[in-house]
Amino acid sequence: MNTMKMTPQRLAVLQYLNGNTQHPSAEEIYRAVSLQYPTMSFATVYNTLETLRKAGTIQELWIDPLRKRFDPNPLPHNHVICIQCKKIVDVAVEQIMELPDRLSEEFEIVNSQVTFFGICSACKKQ
Amino acid sequence: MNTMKMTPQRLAVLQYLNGNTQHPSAEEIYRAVSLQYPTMSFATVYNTLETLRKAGTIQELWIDPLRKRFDPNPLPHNHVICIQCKKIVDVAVEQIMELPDRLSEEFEIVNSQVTFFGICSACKKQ
DNA sequence: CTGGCTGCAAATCTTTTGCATCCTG
DNA sequence: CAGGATGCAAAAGATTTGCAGCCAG
Repeated sequence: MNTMKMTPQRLAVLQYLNGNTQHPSAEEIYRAVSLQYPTMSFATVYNTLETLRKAGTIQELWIDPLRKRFDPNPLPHNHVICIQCKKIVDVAVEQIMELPDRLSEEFEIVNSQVTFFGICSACKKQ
Repeated sequence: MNTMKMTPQRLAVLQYLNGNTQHPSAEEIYRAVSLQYPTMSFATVYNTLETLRKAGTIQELWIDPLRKRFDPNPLPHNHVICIQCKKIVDVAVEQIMELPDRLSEEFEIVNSQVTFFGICSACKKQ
């Protein structure tokens, strides 16, 4: 985990993300942080998210087909996503997954995660 | 699994995908099929892929952050992706994953998959 | 002063959409 | 003839990039 210069914009992004369980997209983060920093630009949001990711502070999720989502928890953990409304919820890791031998020769694994696809109760009602 | 009208374009997409282990993107599929059908349009590729997905013939993967990828194997299975070159390789399912009780009340799971993130041997050499 | 950060606008890339035309049954 | 499929172009969305100006050490 590297150090990084702490600017007001970066702090604002961090604070918005911190403890946030919604797995927001860049656009949602931009909208929220804009309230405090009306001059905040999209480029800065993307730059900041990339910097935070490289620093190991946050995690980028590629689970939603429409956009990247961001998770303040950088530790490996699992997710369940509603295939209708794209709501994402954290799932605790219950077992470590391993590659079959044949593939573990070809790939050096740095992380793994389980994704559950389902329908949330709110969407099921409709 | 529904029936669908079999047009030459759809057949060409299906044949390109069939047995293909590369998990190609829409653009790669378009380029390949264009060789046979020079008038084939992007819209038709996307329409066809969506039709095939709805018919349960293929699977859409949301693993590569840059683009959707398509898998001719519609059955649940796992993947390993190289975080550098984005190469994707199939991984056999070795155990069925389940949601913790608390969440299984909120979500009705339709599928789950494990994604391994790693570096492939080709990228490791560099 | 210098390097990094920001803000803005434009560019890029993927995917979707509207619409006219074309086939096929 | 009707409905679905195709091709084309434009639109829409997400993300990246170039660049000028700013700020802090």
